[in-house]
Amino acid sequence: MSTPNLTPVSYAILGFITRTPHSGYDIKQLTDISTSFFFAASYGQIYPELKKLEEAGLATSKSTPQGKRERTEYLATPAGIEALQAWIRQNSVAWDLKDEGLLRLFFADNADQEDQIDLIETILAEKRLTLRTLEGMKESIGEDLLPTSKMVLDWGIGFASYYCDWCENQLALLKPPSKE
Amino acid sequence: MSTPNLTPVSYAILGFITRTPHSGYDIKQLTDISTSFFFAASYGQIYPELKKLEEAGLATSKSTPQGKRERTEYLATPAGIEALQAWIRQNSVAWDLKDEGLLRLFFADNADQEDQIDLIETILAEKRLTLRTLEGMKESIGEDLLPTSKMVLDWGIGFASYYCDWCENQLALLKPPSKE
DNA sequence: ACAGGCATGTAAATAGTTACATGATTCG
DNA sequence: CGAATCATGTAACTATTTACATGCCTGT
Repeated sequence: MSTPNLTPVSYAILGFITRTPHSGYDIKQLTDISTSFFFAASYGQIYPELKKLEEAGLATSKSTPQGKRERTEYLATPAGIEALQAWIRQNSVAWDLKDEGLLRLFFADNADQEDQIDLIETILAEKRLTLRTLEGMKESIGEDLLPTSKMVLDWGIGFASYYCDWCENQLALLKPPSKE
Repeated sequence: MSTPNLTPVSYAILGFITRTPHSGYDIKQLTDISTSFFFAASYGQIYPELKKLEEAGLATSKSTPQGKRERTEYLATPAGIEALQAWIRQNSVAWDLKDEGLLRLFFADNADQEDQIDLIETILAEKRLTLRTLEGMKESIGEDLLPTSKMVLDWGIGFASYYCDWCENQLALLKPPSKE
């Protein structure tokens, strides 16, 4: 029951199990379809973390097998919800972006202009995909999301739109203006 | 001389030593003031990586002590530059964002509206700082940057602006409209 | 029958941060 | 003189991914 060091992963899990019990598998799917564009988690983090949360008294587990297929659902305890709320009130906003596309572009003067254009087009294609995915999410699960979760999804849509527009602008600058 | 697995860190270092020789210390400063908002590197990565690049024949080192203070400068070899160019032509655009502020907000329906407003204000303050820092960078080193590097800096400024605007819009929605 | 999805879990590898040790030089 | 900065490096720790092993259930 001693409180271990809680990481962002811990809180993400707690966040998903405050209202509805979920299995480790569920939580992985939930992160994949809702937070993965700004916060991802893998099975290798989730399963050990769930056990840690239970040991710390922040979650309780319940075995709910489907026939012979095992399944363990976790739900946040009142202590877990308090820990989540305390974390939300903290004002650290740790932020870390690793964008290999931008890194390539940063050094792309070492390549031909054609390669620069290809690179930006690749980035653009990728971001258009992200944009479509997020817009799809909004249509499919948007109405079920809590208001602040919906806000964050809109942040993602706005971000992806900005990124696409930016790529298009850079391409327009790099490509010779075509004849009328 | 056998080619080891090169990581984004390897290429970032190569990128900084294509034209001008730099020490490990230099490279750390360079990443801090230019790529850190989308790609960071620590001494613990840089120093071992420089040795790896030299062993692979992608960089050469030269001892340039300042009096008794040691200093080793590295410069990319032609093979190193080729490796960098080949990497730029690759079209993988690995992307990873960890934004603890957005994660908090995603689950912030578990907290009071006042806490939600505080959170967004904290995020906004942080992003305004980023925006000022990047704008400062543009003024100070902007003209020295290669064209594609400058593009990326502009991406950062546009991104931070979008993020600030978005925060302001969410605050306007959350805060009760004040009387005329 | 078989593919795909549900479900749990871990081992090994890779990545990355942090903190420390050490010492020189420069500037006020 | 003292603080800040230049400079190199590593050990320990923390974080994270990847790949694998295992097996059940559902729909075609």
